[in-house]
Amino acid sequence: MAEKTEKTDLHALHHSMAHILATAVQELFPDVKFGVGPVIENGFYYDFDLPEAITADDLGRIEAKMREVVKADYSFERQELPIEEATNYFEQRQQPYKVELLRDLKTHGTTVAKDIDREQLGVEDVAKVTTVTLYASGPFTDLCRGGHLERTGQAGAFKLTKVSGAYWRGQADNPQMQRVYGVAFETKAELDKYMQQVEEAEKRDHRKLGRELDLFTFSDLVGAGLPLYTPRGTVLIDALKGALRQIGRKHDMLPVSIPHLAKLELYKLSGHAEKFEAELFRVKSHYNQEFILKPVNCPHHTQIYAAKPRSYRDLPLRYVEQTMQYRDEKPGQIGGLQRTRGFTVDDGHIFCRVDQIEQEAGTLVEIITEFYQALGLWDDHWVSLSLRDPSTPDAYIGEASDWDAAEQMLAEVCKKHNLEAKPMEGEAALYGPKIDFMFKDALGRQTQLATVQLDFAMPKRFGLTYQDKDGTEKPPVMIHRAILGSFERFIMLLIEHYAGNFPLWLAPEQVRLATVNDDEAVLARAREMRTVLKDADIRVELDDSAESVGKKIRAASLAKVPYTIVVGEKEAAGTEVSPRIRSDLGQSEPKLPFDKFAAKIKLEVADRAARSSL
RNA sequence: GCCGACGUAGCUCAACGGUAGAGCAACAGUUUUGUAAACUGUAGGUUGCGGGUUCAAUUCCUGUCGUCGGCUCCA
Repeated sequence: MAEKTEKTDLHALHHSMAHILATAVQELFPDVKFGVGPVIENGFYYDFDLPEAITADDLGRIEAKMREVVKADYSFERQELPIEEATNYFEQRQQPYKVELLRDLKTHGTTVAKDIDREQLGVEDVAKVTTVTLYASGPFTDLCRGGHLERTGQAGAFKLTKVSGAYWRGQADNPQMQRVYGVAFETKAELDKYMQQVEEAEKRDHRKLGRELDLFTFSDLVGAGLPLYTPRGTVLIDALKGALRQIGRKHDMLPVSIPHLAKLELYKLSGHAEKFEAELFRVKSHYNQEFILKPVNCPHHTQIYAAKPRSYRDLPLRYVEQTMQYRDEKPGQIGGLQRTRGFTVDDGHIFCRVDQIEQEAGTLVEIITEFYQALGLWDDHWVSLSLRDPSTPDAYIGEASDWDAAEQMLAEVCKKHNLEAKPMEGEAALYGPKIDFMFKDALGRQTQLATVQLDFAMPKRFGLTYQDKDGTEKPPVMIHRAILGSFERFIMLLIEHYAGNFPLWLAPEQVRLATVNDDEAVLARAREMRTVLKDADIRVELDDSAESVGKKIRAASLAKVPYTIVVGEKEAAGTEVSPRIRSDLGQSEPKLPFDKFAAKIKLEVADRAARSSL
């Protein structure tokens, strides 16, 4: 109970802060036209339409003005008005966006509701709206449902964090407004703690660690959004592919290989050409043909299925592959490994009968759950049951009855496997509904990784069939699925989750040998150790540079190598070593014979890899 | 794509309308080191790229490429 009260208070604080922000902006920019100002996680924002852009430098001024508003200690005064009167009020004050919200409220009983708008409404029950509420705090009055502090003086510690453009009501053809973001807490200590957390999170940013740990890079010459994996980064990819291979073998998945482009006609037939025209990379042949760099793999896979007649007894057929796909993403949305123009999906398509869907989708959900749990990534996830947007039927291919059935089946799978999936209208794929597994990056941004998608449409478009028991030809169902999602995003998540401290089986370098001096016997022993470890398939590097031991230890530590062994006269003379263990992996080991160490590491690597590919 | 910010050595950063500097990294020499940074030196930059303004541009303007924060999109 206590927790609930606290949450409500924080909500009121954030909500009130949005008003205080708007008040300050009104004082500084009297011509401002107000948009909406909802509460978000840890804070709030408010959208403003201004003739000139608010810059980061203005935030300090606005903050100072906000402190004045707080100090003035205005009370939040509630006022209930007939909707017409409220409309007049905002019309007189030349607030066209508020007027628009009220007009929609009046004509449709709702704004074209997105969550953001609901937040801003002055009513609880949008269906029967005749009156709305306004809240005034000193010189500023806003259309608002309420849920405030009593006075501006009760505001806690706050900070404006960023400013950006944002389309009015989230639609790209609407005017763009200035969105000012802020965070707020009850106490200064909590705010400081939060700011410190943000700082810590920035240290785990995969873009920073990717460079520091030498995992991947980008080149202006190669092009934006086209990741280049270094040898160390490729170790990660190979280790993950190994885990996927094991999963595939266990569950009778069939690896296939396809070329990276195909004729435009393929994507016309699949429906991708029309819907994703702007994101296709076009490749012109000299011989009067146009090709497309594959943006998805499903159409290719349908053609492997179509290569020969199929019987009901052949199904399910589970094709899998891990190759790069290409999408010409808009420049503004490319960033790090989170959104790239070339990305490697651990893609798979299951062709099955309707009566096999539940089993197949269920198994996939189990595989995904176990895989992410084994890696410790499961705690911070949520599941989206991604459904079609009923208001835009033209955005999808396939028949409504198939969609109804598919959506219901996936909902049942979610329920059966206790996924606590959130139904998300409008998040479906072109061809069917999905179960998407969502995760957060270091900075709290959502990203989709694993997915299970049901598709009745594409097999029909490609005329795929199988011969059923009764001799009739029927279209198979296609299940599109990915466990990792893309290697790019998955590696992003791994880097940020582990802050670069990869588990042993994933670590690009597992053991580093550091020599104490360049004595012949010491060098010889170090090389011998390297050979033993390499023969045991352990990834080992030898640092025999002319640096001090302290410096070598530091270097190994910064490279986040799990085990470091110092090799000097003692090791050259005897058999024992004292491995230094990366702090997150446990206590430093006592002395042990080197052979035992090597055997132990080998076992540990195999064991951990096995657990990650359940 | 849209709004805004930014682009100086491999990295982190400094400087300035008068053709750039530090630390770390690299390289060389000295040191031969026992668990988180030895010492000295050397080299490294058409200041992302192109155009313009100017006696003079890295600095100002502009285009472009790229990066960052959001918005929109995401098969």
